[in-house]
Amino acid sequence: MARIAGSSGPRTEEAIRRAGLSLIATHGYAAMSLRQLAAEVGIQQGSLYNYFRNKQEFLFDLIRGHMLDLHAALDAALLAEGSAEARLTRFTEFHVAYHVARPQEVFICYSELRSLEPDNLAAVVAMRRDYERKLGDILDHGRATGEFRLADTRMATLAILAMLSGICTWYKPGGRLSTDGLQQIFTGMVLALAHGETQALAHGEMQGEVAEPVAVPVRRRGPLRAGVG
Amino acid sequence: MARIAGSSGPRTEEAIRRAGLSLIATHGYAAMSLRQLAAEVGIQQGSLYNYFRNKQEFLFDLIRGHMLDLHAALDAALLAEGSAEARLTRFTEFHVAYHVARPQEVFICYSELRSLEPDNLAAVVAMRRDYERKLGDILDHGRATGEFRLADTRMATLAILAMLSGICTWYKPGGRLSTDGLQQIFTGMVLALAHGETQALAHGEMQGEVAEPVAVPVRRRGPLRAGVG
DNA sequence: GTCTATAACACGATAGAC
DNA sequence: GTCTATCGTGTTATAGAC
Repeated sequence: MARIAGSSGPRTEEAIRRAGLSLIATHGYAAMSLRQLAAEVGIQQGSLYNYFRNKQEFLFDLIRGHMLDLHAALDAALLAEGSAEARLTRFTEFHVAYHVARPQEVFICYSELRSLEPDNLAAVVAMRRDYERKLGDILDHGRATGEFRLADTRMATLAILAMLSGICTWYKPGGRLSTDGLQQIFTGMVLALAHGETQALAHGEMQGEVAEPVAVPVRRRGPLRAGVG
Repeated sequence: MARIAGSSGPRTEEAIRRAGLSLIATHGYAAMSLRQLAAEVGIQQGSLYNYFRNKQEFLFDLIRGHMLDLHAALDAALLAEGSAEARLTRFTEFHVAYHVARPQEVFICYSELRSLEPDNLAAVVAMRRDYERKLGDILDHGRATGEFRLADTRMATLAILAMLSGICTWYKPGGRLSTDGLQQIFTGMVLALAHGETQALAHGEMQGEVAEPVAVPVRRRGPLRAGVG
C-alpha cells in the first residue's frame, strides 16, 4: 500500500507476490487487473514488468512455487515407515497445518488451474497427481494390510483431499479452533472414514432403511427474469 | 452454436442459459465475454440484453435459480422421520445424485460467489446457510441420540459438504462409476465418518503412534523468475 | 427479438526518460 | 528500478433501424 520512494528490488518483489496472492484469492486471476495489483504495491503499472514478462507468467510462478514448497514440505513430514494409520494421521496433520498456514496459496492452486495456459497447466497437473498419489499409496497399503476397509481407494483419495482442502475456503486465523484443534478433529474424521464400513455393516444394513431411491432433480420453469418474453 | 433465422424467445433464452453455464464453469465468470456467449448461442452480442440487464444480473439469475431448485429438490428428498443414519444416507444420496446430474451449476455456485456483488452475495449466502443447516441438524440429532460420535458437528458439516461437492470438480458423465455406484461409495464414507471415533479409539490411541507434531512449512527462497534482481 | 454500429472505458503490454 | 505516456485491442452497454 505505502509508497516507498526509489524503493528496491527484493522488497518490491515480495510485496508484489503477497498482493497478488491476496487479490487473486479474493477476486480471481481474470478479475485482477495489473493496475489494481500495482496500486496495492504502491508502484506504477508499467513497473510490474520488471518482475514478470506477462500476467500469465506471474500466475504460473505463484502456483508452481507453491507446489514446489508443498512437495518439499510433505516429503519432510511424511513417515517412510510405520502403520498405514500412523502415516495417514501424519499426512492429515501435515495437510491441515499447511492449509491453515497458507490458505490463499492453497486456494489459488485449486481454483485457478483453469486460468493456466495449456503448457503451464500440464506442468502443474503433473505435480498435483504426484501429491494425490502419495495419499493414494497410503490408502492402498492400508487396505492391503487390512487396516483400512475402503470400497474404493481412488474415491477415498479424492474425498479426503476435497474434505481437507475445503478448509481453506472457510478458515480464518483467530477463529474458534486452534491449528491443533483442527488437526485433531480432521484426523479423527479421516481415520474414521478410512477404517470404513466395518461400523456401517455392524449397525445392520443401512441401505435397507431407505425406502425408495432418491430421484434426480427435475428441470426448472420460468424466465431468467420477470418481464421477458 | 447453430444460427436460427428470426428465432424465438424461450428457445434463445434456454440456449443462453446453457451456454452461460458451460462457459462460466469452464473459464470463469470474469473470463467469459459476452461476445463469446453470444457466439456460442448464435446471436449478436447486443441481443443478449433482451434477456438480462447486465452481466452481473445474468450470473445472479443462474446462481439464484439453481439454489431455489436445489432447496426444492432437497426438501422433496429428505425424510422427516427416521433414524439419523437413514436421514444422513438420504441426504448423501440426494447430494451425490444432484451433483452428478448438474455438475456445472453446482460448481458455479461454489466457485463464483466471489463474482457476486454484495447484495446478491448476501442473498445467496443466506440460502447456502439454510442448506448447510439441514445437514447440520441431522448430525446434531444423530449425536444427541448417540447414533453418531462426532467431535464437532460444525466441522463435520463442512467436511461432508466439501467432500461431496468435490465430486463436481472431477466427475465426468460416462466414467468408470454409475450414479448408483457413486452414491453407494460416498454413502459408505459419509456414514463411516459420522459413526466416528469409536473405531479410532478401539484400535488403540492413534496419536501416540506419531512421534513429533508436524511442523509448519517454512518460507521460500529466490526470485519469482530467473534473471531478475 | 434481432440486427448493425458505436459510445465510453479498461485492459495488457511497450517505449523511453531519469 | 521506477516513472510517464501511449499504443492497440477488447470490454460492457446503449441507440436505433428492421
